[in-house]
This record gives sequence, C-alpha cells and structure tokens, in this order.
Amino acid sequence: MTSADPESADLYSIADLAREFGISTRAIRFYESKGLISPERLGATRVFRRRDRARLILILRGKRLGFSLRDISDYLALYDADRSQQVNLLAEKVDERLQLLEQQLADLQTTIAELREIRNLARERVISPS
Amino acid sequence: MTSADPESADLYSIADLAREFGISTRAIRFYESKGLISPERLGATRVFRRRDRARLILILRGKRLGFSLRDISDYLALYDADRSQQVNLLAEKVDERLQLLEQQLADLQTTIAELREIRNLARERVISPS
DNA sequence: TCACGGCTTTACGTTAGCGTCAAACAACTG
DNA sequence: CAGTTGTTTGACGCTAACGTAAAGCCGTGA
Repeated sequence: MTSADPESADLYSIADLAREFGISTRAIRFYESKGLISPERLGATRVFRRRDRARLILILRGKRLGFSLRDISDYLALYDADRSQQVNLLAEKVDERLQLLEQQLADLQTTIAELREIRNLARERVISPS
Repeated sequence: MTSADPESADLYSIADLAREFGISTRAIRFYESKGLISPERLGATRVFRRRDRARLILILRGKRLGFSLRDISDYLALYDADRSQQVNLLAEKVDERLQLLEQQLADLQTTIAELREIRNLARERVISPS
C-alpha cells in the first residue's frame, strides 16, 4: 500500500535518465523528436515518468540488438497496441518480428560457436607449442 | 578426387556474388574499399574465389547482427589471425567479442519472450471475446 | 563495324543518429 | 544582484554505408 495513485509518480529529469543510462540528453531529445517517447511538460521542461523510463529501456535494448530507431518505434507500438490497434494485424506484425529475431538468434549462436572454436584453437597452440 | 588444386578454383564475377546474396555490386566494391575482401584482378576486373565468397557470407551475417563494417573487419581479422597475429592478443579480443555477443543473446531472448507473450495475449483476446 | 551489356573509377548525394555550439530563460546561491 | 547550474530550442557538423549518375574501356554477336 505504498502507492495507490492512478497517475504513477516517480518523476525524472532529462539529466536523471541520461545519467542513469549513460546516454546524452541530446539523444533523449532526439528520441522524443522521433516520437519514441513523449514526456509531459512542466512549462517547457520535460518531465519523465515510469512509463517513459520503461520505454527508454526498451529503446536501448533495441539499439544493443542493432535495430534502427524506426524499427524500435514499430516495436514499441506493439506494446501500446494493446488497446489502440486492431488485434489481428498486431499478431501478424509480432509474428513477423519474431521470425526476424529468431533468424538473428540463429546467426548469433553460429557466430558464438565459431568464436569459441577460434579461441580454443588459440589456447591449444599456447599451451602446447610445437 | 574432383579437385586437388592448391589454388581453389570456383571463380565468381562481382555480379555473380551480388545476385547470389541479393546485394548491390556497389556494396561489394565498398566492402573491398574498406579492406573486408580483396579479390584478385584480371586486368581491371575483379575475380572472386571461394575465400572471398566465404568472407562475404561472414560480412552479411555480421550485418544481420547489427555490426558496423569496422566491427566486422575486426571480426574477420580473427579468422586470418591464425598465422598473422599474436595469439594471446587474439584470445583476448575473441573473449571481448564473445562477451558482447552473449549480452546480445540475452537481450534477444528477453525480447523474443516478451513478444511471444504479447502475441499470446492478442490471441486469447481474439479467441474469447468478452 | 557497331551497338550492347558488363565492367571499371570518380564523385557527389542521402539517411540515420547523434555531437556540438549558441542563445536564452528559470531557479537557486552567496 | 551577479554567478552558477540546468533546462530549452534551433542550427550546423559529422560519420557510416551505401545509392546514383557519369563517363570510359572491353569483348561479343549480328
């Protein structure tokens, strides 16, 4: 029973989030300009809530996965789509994206396996020189 | 006993490879300009062999994984390093990259799990309307 | 021979994703 | 009141990864 607010509290400044996630304020503004997040305003100043912070986490994960901001934007829409979109179309889009990700997963596993092999070969050679 | 040549045959033109992998000839030339592949020449014309083709496959997989050409270049060097580089330094680099990839793998698995959940929620809603 | 397709290089254009000032306002501090 | 700190909105700059002509060389078939 710590909070029963309909409006989730936890307010963050742009600098708070920049610091927490190790990105620039410029980047955050840029994401907003691309519609990936839409913080409220107190006058002109951006005020971020938990929802914005959560989206930022998804954005950064998407970036680590090598997605473009456009891709990430589509991806975020899947989360919102809960109420806003037609549900059939949603399921289709999610399936599409899942296929891509599974391809990526396969690529990744192959690559990791190859690198492990390279590393092991290197190790052998160090341990037992000719 | 189909082939015992020291020089592996299988010659490809730039257009062959572009067609096979669904990329532009421009892209292939660009990769060469960045040192990712170095086909032989017959006069001025590029002649690609199996080795070049294999590297191209690695390049494209790297791209699917969201790596920059610089990253991919380093990555390719790990394959060559067999003889060229110092082996200790190699093992370090491979380990670094493996850590990145494993982080990426974790991100990917999380994302896939979330998307599956979203999809299942969507399905439920379709099957059993209020 | 000449038109054609395929190859080459050179070079400028484009998009994404920010970095980096610049100029201005707002609140706090000494 | 002046100075500092944090915020805002432009606006220009920059790198990566090619796209897109442009213009020329080369070999082949009719």
